[in-house]
Amino acid sequence: MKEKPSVSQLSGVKEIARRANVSIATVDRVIHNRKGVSEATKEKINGIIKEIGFQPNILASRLASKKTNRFAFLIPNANETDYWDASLKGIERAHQEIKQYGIQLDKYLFDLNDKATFTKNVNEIAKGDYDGIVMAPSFIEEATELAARCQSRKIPYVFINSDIPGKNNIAYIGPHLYQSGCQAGQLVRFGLKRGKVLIINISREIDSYHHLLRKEDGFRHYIEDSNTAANHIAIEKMDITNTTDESVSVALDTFLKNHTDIDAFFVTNSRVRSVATYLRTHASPHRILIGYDLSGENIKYLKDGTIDFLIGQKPEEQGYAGLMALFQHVVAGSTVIKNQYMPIDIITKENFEFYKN
Amino acid sequence: MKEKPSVSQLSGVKEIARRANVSIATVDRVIHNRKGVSEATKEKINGIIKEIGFQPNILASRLASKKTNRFAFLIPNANETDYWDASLKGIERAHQEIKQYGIQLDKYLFDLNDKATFTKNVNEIAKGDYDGIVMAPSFIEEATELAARCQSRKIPYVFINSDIPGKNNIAYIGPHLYQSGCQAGQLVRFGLKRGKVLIINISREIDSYHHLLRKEDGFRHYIEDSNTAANHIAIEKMDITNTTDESVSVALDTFLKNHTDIDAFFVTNSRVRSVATYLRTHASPHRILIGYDLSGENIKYLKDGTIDFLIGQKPEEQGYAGLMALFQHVVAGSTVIKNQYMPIDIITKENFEFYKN
DNA sequence: CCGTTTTTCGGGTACGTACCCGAAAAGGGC
DNA sequence: GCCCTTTTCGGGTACGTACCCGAAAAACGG
Repeated sequence: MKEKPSVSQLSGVKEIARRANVSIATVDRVIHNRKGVSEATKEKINGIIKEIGFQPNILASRLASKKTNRFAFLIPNANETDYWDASLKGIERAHQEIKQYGIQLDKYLFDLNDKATFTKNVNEIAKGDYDGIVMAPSFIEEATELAARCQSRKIPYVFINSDIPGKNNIAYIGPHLYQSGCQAGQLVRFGLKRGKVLIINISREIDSYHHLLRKEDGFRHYIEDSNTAANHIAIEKMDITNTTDESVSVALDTFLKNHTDIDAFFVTNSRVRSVATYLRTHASPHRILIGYDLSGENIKYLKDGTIDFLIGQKPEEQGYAGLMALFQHVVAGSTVIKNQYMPIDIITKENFEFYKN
Repeated sequence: MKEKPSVSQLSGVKEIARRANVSIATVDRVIHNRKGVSEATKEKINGIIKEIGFQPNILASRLASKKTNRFAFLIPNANETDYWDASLKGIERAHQEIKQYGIQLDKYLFDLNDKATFTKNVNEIAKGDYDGIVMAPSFIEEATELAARCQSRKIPYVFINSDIPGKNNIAYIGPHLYQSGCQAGQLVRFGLKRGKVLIINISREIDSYHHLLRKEDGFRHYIEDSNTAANHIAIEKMDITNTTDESVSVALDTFLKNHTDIDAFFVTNSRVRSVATYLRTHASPHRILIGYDLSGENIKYLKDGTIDFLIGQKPEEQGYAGLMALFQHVVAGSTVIKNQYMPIDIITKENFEFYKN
């Protein structure tokens, strides 16, 4: 460690003021384009700023301004899967890093099985006078309304985990659903030359725009496109709207009695564990099973070989990146990438322990 | 945005000074355990610090101290593959984030095919009086020597990409080589029920401790452990120490004439492109090909189906994490996790475009 | 007890930026 | 020209921490 050389004077408002023959205060006015500066001096100062490539010292800036920003987070609670728990951890990690800059953070959690809790939180947030919002728009209509409110109040907002196209969100951070389905298709194709695969959607509400269906699309198209006369894979599908283990078990049992020739299963979300539970207890020859997310249960079945592949969607990273995108936009004022697709991670028994959500 | 409430006085040196009935300067002495404070007041102040959970404001701290830290980076140049180019990008991204804190960074690049360039850089670095070093210890002996020098001068250092066990590095950031080989084994096993697989090491120097061999070990053990009478995979291997495309081609050609029954190839590093080039031009029925790293060429062959899987090692992330580990240790003074294994990423035609190095 | 050294401490200024307040300059109406 | 409003600007202080310098207090030696 050594003393910082006086090089620091080469940038900074002081230097700009010196070169422009004005005071620091005037330079400051130009930087924050506040009024009270003549056109002439403004131009001169802006010229110098560009010339020396002035970048304000965020440390000093934040320190002096004493500004506080309040952000809100709206995501599902971690009731049934630990997917959203990971997301929360990412949020908290990000908050830890930026709270020095005067960032306050309020978290609002809703129940995925209860729209009303979402609406209630939306109203709470509307009262809160926030400088930015990160949300998982699980309920499309309700989320759209919140987005509209933000829009009219000029509050920036970020979507994570699933997207609503055509909105004015400053960023979407989450998986590319269609491509993610393709990936699952490739894995099935690699392990199964010909045969039959069953797509399973397990979710309380499966309306026509549900994001699970976008994964199904990707999967379906991949398999169909890669089918040849010699190597042909047929596709079956089923939707299960009752999400308990038992009803999944019953539904599967019924289905498999009529379709004894299923070689592979693709479950479009983290509920793959329910399918694994069934397959494990109904010991049959091993069939390929692919699903989503690294919950504790899923990992258990990955370990014992019931599940072959899990596709990871980086919930922790999503939470982190969501808050950071807001921070970049609001505090640093820099432009953020609008669509930040998470990597489509392929997780197996062999690599899961090195996986970072 | 609103004014920060005066809550800020509840923490901070000023508050501590008030509670302890001493001056700010005295509190400061205790915090930096400088001498000149009586045992009694020191204890009192330390008590208050713990009580209110004082955390210094890094912004103000760095701003006031004008401390500069100089770090050095020692990694291979990006001559033949863009693997190390990605690493460099990660380093620069990290530097961008922390240079506000007064971090200077010097980069030293060596030639993987020329030990002398490594040694030369080591000597340069030794002269440089750095506060921390991040290095890729590609040449074990020479790196060990540098580590020893750092040790005696109490300069913290971090290994990235490959490890030398038993050293006093503050962190290792890179792949778990053995497990990474296992992963490749799992993929081969998934796509190939029985047959023969060829392991290929391509590197100028392959001494007995070379990290490529640790991948080979993992691969070998996975295949052997999962072999059954019904589903048996045999293993062949070859080392190629002349790394040009032509010599790889020649070596392969010779080998495959004597072994016509190879169903799959596992190349232990990014040179997989050389093998892909050969396989593509010598059109035979598709054989499974697995290798490492997302260089432009490798991606090309992934796209056209010559390569089935690439295993990613996150070079960009390694660079980023390497510098950050040093920063955490030196500036923030926090403890860093010693072994930070990178995820073992499985990359295919379907997910490569969302992959982040 | 006094002079001297050593220990212990507080005042004050600095870091780079933000922003208040009041002064100087410029413009405008008579 | 004078007075008044508006525009344009500079001085100065603050943010929370670091650290210099000198003063007060304690310890010591005789």
